[in-house]
Amino acid sequence: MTVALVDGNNFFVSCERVFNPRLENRPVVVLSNNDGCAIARSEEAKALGVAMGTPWFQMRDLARQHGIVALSSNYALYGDMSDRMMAILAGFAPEQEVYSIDECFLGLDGLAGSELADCGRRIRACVRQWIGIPVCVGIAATKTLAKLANHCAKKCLAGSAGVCDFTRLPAVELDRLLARLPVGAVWGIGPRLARQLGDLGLTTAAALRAADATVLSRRLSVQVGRIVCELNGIACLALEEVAAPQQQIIVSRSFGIPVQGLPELEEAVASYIARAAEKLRRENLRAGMLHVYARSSPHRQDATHYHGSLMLPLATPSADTLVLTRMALDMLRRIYRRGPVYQKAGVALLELSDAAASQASLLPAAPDNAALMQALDHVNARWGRGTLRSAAEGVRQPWQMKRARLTPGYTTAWDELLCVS
DNA sequence: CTATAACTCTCAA
DNA sequence: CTAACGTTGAGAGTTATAG
Repeated sequence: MTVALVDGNNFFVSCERVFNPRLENRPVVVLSNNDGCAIARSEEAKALGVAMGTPWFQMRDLARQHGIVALSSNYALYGDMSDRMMAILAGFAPEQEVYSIDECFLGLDGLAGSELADCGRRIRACVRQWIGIPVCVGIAATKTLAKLANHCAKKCLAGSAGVCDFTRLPAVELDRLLARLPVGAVWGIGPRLARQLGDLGLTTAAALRAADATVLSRRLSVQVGRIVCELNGIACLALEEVAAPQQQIIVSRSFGIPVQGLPELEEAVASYIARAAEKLRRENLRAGMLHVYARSSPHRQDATHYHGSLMLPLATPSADTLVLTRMALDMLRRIYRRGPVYQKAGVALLELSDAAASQASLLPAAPDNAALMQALDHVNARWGRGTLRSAAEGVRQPWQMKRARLTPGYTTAWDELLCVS
């Protein structure tokens, strides 16, 4: 197997820069939902010491001092730019696995020798020219090694100019390179495993590669054993061209203001259900289980912290927003307590089944309002999400998340384009 | 005892 | 003036429970 990992550089920031060139060469961060913390940073922002996940209020002084531009996340924009990028990348290989919003694996089995790095350079140039997004390319014999190669390309290690090909690297060179990478830089090694491996004296990627896969399988987990094999060029992870069927649909948000009352929570939960059910119908699925929760902020560690949660099966699987809403609101009323300051609520749809291949019920058929749901989805697709909604979702929605620094929907909304100066 | 369900922990982007 | 810290999804491993 020969595989490339293509990954957008500081993807969200790069998307913003495409439409606002004044952001070039400046420190820029994109904030998480609710303008909470930094989830993407330009190189300039990283150089100022802004760590991934830094809460916005904690870096405000630094931002003032250095003119850091902070933007609310604009997922409509990033999703659309991602679609364009993935379509371009699909043209470079017969097989593509879209792994996340900003990266994909490409199967390059037909190519060999210098063709691989050449292909990587063409990919980079093409994506940059066609949609303005800078990407880095890592090429290797397994997905885990390709991730590491990409990491090296991003860090400009081994003389890579945005493209790093491990397949032509002599074994000694590769070892020297991996010896400089901490074990936590390996795909699948998180903070906990890094600590456990460190206890065993394995602190670098090179050390992990040289370790005994069988022993680590037993001592730690089968995952680690697989990673060791992958680091040695033995592919354990296949390229997954078709995504496995979804197992759960989650919609959750932090509130823009502190919430104490049941009415606000009800509006929020009804809105999240509407969104989740919309996703459910788009995938032609139905939910057999419903999970609802509401909680206060875990960051304030006083005794008043509360997390209410309830998970219940549906009598019959459903994709009906109204059925799911009624049930979710019933569940919410059961977990609601007066007193706590709620900071977040969420819903999850579980036990998803194919709506087409449904199990017949012995019980009387539940109403599923299929025609109504279809009309609802049509109206909202044409006129925008939330145009047609249940009264339970509320009108003013004061609890909505903060997005004070949101940029226009440059690629998805004509009327917002008119605002661009 | 085994098989499965339920739950927790970890990881990723 | 003060307080303010994301979301979604998957998989593995452990514990509880049923038969």
